[in-house]
Amino acid sequence: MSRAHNSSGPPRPSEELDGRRAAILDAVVAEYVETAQPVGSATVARSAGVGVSPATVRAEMVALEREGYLTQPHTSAGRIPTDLGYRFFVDHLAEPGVLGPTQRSQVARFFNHVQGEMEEVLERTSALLAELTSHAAVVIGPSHDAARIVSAQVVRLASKVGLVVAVLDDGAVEKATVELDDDLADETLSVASAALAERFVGRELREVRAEEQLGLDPRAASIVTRSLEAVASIAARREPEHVFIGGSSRIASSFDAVETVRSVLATLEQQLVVVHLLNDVLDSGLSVAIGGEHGYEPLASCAVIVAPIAVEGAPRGVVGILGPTRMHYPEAMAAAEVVSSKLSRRFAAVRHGESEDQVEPRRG
Amino acid sequence: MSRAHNSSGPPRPSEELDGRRAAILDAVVAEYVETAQPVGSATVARSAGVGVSPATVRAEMVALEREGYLTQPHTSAGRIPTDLGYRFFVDHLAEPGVLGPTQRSQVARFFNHVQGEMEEVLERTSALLAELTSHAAVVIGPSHDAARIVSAQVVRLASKVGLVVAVLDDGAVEKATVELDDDLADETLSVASAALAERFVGRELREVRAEEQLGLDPRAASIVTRSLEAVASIAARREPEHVFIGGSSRIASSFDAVETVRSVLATLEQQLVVVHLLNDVLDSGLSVAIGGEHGYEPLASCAVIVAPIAVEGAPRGVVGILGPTRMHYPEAMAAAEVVSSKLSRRFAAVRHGESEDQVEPRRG
DNA sequence: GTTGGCACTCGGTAGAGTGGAGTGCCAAAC
DNA sequence: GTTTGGCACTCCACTCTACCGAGTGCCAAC
Repeated sequence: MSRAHNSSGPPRPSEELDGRRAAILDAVVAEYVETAQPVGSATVARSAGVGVSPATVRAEMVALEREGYLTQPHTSAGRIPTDLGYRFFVDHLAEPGVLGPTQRSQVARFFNHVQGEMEEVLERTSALLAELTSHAAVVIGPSHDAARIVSAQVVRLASKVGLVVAVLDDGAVEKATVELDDDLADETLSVASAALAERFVGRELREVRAEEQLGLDPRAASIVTRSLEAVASIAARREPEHVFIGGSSRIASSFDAVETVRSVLATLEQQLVVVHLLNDVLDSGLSVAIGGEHGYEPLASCAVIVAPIAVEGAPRGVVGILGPTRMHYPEAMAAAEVVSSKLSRRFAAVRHGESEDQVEPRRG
Repeated sequence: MSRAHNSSGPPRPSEELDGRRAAILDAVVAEYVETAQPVGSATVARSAGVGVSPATVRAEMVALEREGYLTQPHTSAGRIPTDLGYRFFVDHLAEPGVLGPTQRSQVARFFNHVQGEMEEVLERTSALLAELTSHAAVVIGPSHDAARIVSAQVVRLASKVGLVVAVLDDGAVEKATVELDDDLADETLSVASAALAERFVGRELREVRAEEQLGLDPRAASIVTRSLEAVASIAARREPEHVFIGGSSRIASSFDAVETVRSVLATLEQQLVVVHLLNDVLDSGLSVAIGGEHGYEPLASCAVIVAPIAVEGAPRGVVGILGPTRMHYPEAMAAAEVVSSKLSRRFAAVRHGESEDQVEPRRG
């Protein structure tokens, strides 16, 4: 905070930008995020960390603009950061960013009290994250195709309709309807159900394949085959990983242009796209994708923050925050980080067989 | 369309308004819905069904305004309908409103091809309805508490975590985690599972109560009791009926004020509120609630159209459309009607045991 | 009761003027 | 040679004014 003079060595790490320019860029970003107004040289000169006069700031700003970090809406206006400017800002954050005390206790309270099925936890977590950051939040749960089946059965719903139900060891239940023969006896169905259980249990969902059923009553075999087909097609369908989007109404407050709001919301409605987006960003090794970086046109004025949920190194989902490029990056990144690690820990605990109630021993 | 003169008897039914005033009101509504601009007397006079001069129209408009059907944004502007004006309009629709041929074939195609679990069908139906009407659409599936349980079991997910799974005869699966004792034997769990099945199957979900378990290994009994508790609490929780909201991004295009967009979207995020809203409107016996009629403040500038899904007279859910009061009521009502009846028929067919594939025999 | 005529109202738009924030540049200062 | 205060310049945002035109309310004529 208190730096003595200006002619001394650059106080923060930098590759492309010397310390003073970085400080100026930081000041512009910080101010613009706060006010949404183009930032002038006087304001920057006044801000902590920049110990030079407006005139000097102006000279540096010209350079920063030439290098693509800043842009001017028009001559004789202040500067606003470009996507590249935000990128430099997040890449050179001095401190990692922390949540305020209120938010921290909000998170703690949430994870101490939340209970119920995983889906419900994830759903409510997305609302929490949205609340914490005032942006839209996405939580994607673990995909099921590596989960093992712990129970399988086929039951009758109506005379010609059956339901295959497979319980996975991550607590999810997959189901699929199958057509039953007209006059199928209950006993045959039981036989089929037992055969199904025998073939399914212990396997991973994605291993399930339709295959010829030997040594079975042909009618039961037919049911089993059909059930295998049905479940295999469920597993093959890429879509319904658990995707929960919270706080999408906040998009409306984030952008001036109605058309932007509409197109961002429309994109959020396509869960498949959202899943791809987050995974793409994650795969690219980033935790933040700013503006055009993620390559999704309709979200060009958005920034996406992601944080993986992982148990023992294996990815088990992802949390994301979607807001305008003009956002409070450190806080948002901290929020994503905290929430994803809390979720990771909870998943790990469940996996190790602890009851959910005792996952988070109450503590400060 | 072609009505000869004006001095002859009023051509449409009316209680509060004579035929000419009704015609003028209709014209204002129709025009305003189309253009979103205040409608002047000249425009009304030009429109079919109103065979009088602008001056006469003006006189009538003064009356209509005095009676609360129209309002003027300011002197020397045209008129726009009030909520009461829209109300009269929908209450006195000459023809029930029909879908265009494109839309009709879109609906037919959809219901011929859609398949899969009920949840998925409902989800995609909400998208269809949104697409048809260009408004946000809600589809609420049947509540489960009258459904009968066709299968119940408890399985182990991890050493201390179990999962109670109950399959309902409407194809839904309810589940709840239960804590297991540390060193519970697999056989005991099987016993508990069997006991659970014995007590559950054939009952309705809402009948499930925790009760003392007699004649059982006490450890198994404890599991059964806990499972009953868990399921009972699932059943008691009012929330997660299946609520699917499609096309909420269209809200953004429907209103000018960002704040309205935000608050409407925020309301839509609260599924519980949406469920109550639709049910309230349904219970009030209306198919349309306009503006303040439904009493939900944040939706005061919205109109809600509902249509029940019913099988053999019993309510099995509801579809809804939510848009600005300035909407194409006849078309939207027709869309809700068509979709809800298609869903009703599909549910009925499933219930009667037909395979879903043959529910809608292909036809024009 | 209906109509054309007419004066009037008022919002929206276009144009001119102005204030001010902010810039770029330059010569003096450190 | 880097920094700085000074200064002329730019251009947006805002206000003020004038004006057009759509639309009204009223009234006398039909």
